[in-house]
Amino acid sequence: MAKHDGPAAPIADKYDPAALEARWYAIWEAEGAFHAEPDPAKPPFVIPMPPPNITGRAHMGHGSTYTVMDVLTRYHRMRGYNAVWLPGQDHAAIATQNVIEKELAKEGLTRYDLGPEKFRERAERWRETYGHIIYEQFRALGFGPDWQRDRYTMDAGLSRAVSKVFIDLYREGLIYRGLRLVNWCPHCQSTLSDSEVEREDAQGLLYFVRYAGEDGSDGIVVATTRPETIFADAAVAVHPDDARYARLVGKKVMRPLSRVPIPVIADAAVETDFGTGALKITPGHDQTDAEIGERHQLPAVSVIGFDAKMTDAVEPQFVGLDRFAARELAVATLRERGLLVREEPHVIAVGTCYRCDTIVEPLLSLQWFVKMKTLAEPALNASRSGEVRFVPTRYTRIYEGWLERIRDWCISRQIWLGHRLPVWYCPDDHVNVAEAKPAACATCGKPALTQSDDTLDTWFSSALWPFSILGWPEDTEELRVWYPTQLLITAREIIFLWVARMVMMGLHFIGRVPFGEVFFPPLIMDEQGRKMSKSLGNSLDPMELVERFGADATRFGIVGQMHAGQDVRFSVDRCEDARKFGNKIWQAARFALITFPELGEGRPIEEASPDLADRWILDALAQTVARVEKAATEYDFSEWAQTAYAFIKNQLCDVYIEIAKDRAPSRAGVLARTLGAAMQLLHPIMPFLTEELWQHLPHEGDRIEAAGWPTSAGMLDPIARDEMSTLLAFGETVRKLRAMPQLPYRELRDVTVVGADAPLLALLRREATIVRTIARAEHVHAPDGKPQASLSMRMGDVEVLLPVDASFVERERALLRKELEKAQTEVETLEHKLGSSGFREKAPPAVVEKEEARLAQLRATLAKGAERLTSLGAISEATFQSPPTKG
RNA sequence: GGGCGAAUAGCUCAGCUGGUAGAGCACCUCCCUUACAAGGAGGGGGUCACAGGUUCGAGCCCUGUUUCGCCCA
Repeated sequence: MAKHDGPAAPIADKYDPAALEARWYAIWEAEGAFHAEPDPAKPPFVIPMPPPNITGRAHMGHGSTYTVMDVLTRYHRMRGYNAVWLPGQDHAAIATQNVIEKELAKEGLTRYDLGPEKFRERAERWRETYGHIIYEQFRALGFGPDWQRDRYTMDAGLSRAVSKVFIDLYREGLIYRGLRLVNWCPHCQSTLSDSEVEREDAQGLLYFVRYAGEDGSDGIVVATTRPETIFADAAVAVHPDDARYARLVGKKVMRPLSRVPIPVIADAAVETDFGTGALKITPGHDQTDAEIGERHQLPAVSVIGFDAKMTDAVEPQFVGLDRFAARELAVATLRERGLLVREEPHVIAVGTCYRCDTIVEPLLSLQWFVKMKTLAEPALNASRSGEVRFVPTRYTRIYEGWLERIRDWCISRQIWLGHRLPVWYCPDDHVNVAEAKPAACATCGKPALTQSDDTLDTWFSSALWPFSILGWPEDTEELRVWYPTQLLITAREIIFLWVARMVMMGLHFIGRVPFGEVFFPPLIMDEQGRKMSKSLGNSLDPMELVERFGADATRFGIVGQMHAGQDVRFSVDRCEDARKFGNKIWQAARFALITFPELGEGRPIEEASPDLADRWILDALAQTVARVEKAATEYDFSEWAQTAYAFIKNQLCDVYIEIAKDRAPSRAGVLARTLGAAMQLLHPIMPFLTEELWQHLPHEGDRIEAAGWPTSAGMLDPIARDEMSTLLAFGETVRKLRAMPQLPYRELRDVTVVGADAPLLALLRREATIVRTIARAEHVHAPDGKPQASLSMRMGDVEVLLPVDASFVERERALLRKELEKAQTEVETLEHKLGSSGFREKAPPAVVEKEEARLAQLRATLAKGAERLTSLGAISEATFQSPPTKG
């Protein structure tokens, strides 16, 4: 008994995606089609959804990555897995904070006017109003995650997971607080982890600055891109083997701008061929310098503040200047004092905030860090042992390489939105780590503790995603049955930011990897092969595609371009083609329903004993099913789409349905089955259209997914395949003959064959109905002689002739000559090949034999062709009384 | 600077362990044939980036070069 009203009846004469897509999505959701419960009796197929930001809008990255998740979830469900796609959203601290701040700015307010509490309330209200827009877009795209299991990184359960992980790691000594050089975003007013800093090349200048000797000598010329940090210079460094500066090492030079003597040191990290080979060392403002500084016990000084302005540790005229203004003033001052030797253009690798694009400033700050080495080791082993696999496999090395060179992770942020650190400071700044506020400081016993204002890096909660959404730290049925999940699909650009961290946390807290396989789908680029980005303005809006072509066509268009392991230059035309293809399928189903009314009665119908065409299409279907299954395992979605497309268009529509037009009304069983199977093969990619048509056609069950996956068992039929391929070749030959311009092809219903053997003649006679359809030939003659005026073409050993008016023969002579020239060239190539002694001696005998056979065949073709040319010449002469061309 | 990927028809791309270069779209010709003109039938089009090498034989294997893209420093 159907739970829903089913499709609109009768079938509309045009394919109209908009209406049917909205209708089916509502039905699926209402009926819980996407919902699953843990079921130890069925093999699970679980995909955790990479949580979109609450501020997010669907882009082509979702269009590709999430479509692939949906396709694979639906596919596995059809194949009998307990398949579930687990959705959720990320609070995206920085992004959300930026959105709210922009909103406030319109009201003339800043976040400081509200304070943290009210700001968070406001963000929560914003989320309630706008946070689910992207989910609505997902629905329009046909995505079917288990909405009943929707989670949010800031909900109570996930927040508990976050603080438990923090507290546990702290107690294990894997989280610590320390004064370190961190990446600081002056706009976001917060730290960033290394992964959140994007490197961009920018055109800048390299300044050559003289550091005079303390003794008044010439000293040394240093090359720098950041003269404004001269105030924080602790030394000048040269390479130990650099003969040019050997005599200066150990001496002192005068720091320009604020004249203070600083030492010249030798360190192997200095590159001798950069600039002058002498570097200024500024441990307070550069990571590499900090490392050198540590080796030489140099002081780290900050001269730039958290607001990116110069602090009061500099000369008075610089105090309070923005860092870039300070650079200009520094250069001008140096020039004035004759200390600027020269400047030259230089490409600088600038670090920018991945969120707001502001240039990041390395600053000394007291922050919280995760000690990564201990966590990275098991994550490395998991990859090496194959417990977690990457597709394409080349990303395994990228993942492992990062873990091998891992650095500690700065997790404290000065963003107001997010999980606050479960850290309580006493008035003496002693640290207390606990879920709830302790009554007194554990160190000094003082009361009146205050919670840290810092929040955790958003990726901290994301790292727990695969198990926190399953209920951890509770011991839930979901966690027991669905962890580890089967597959993670995400963008490869967050392999470090997210994937590696999930593996570490999963192994540490659950003892198992969070997913067995990670698939990085191809990247969608624009038509010129550039990454889609806001700044380039070359992004495509998938919702616009849905509006224009429907969700099914959009999905097919996207997926059809996703070759395994190869990035996509996205072409919108492919979505348009997909819509045409959708119409083609629609019309094919409509034909079946109109021609065979029995099919429209909604129940399975009996199949008559199969004829040749039936056996052939079932054989083709079986091969198609196998190919699609292979493509699915290899994540070759383009192959999947193409295979289904070719089967439906070239075999089902162009041949089988054409033959079916001459069928008795009672012989529609195989047609119904084949159409149904075609819908099933395409359903994961084009869910709406295929559901609608499947409902119209004879079927069992409520929904196409419930019917499972098409079988190919016992359908392979090589005999039918061979016989049909002969008939199709015959049909093609006849069509080619008739395609000659201006031929009155409708009248040419008689075809003659010469040289056909008995089995071929028998086949042509036995399958006269098929021959009539595909060759449009009423009669096939096999006379002893040849008709005079006729066009002819070879089909293997057989010559197929079409008697025509003699005026068409001359044109064929030209075609024939061209064909013979081609054959002649190939004969020469082969003769040369077979004539060379090396080939006969070294090539495998089978290959030699094959080439010999080919040569013999070509020679026969040439001989027969020449003969034919002569006979055509004779006709031509007889008909036109013009001199024959000797062939 | 290091690593990875790509270069094949006008465009987007397939091409498995080496054995006669393929598809879709675009283009040209013919056809409004009652499932579909959002369609059908037929056709033209390639020095497989370049230079060497291995091999009887290279789009495929090896070396180098060029161009483009991505990641890391």
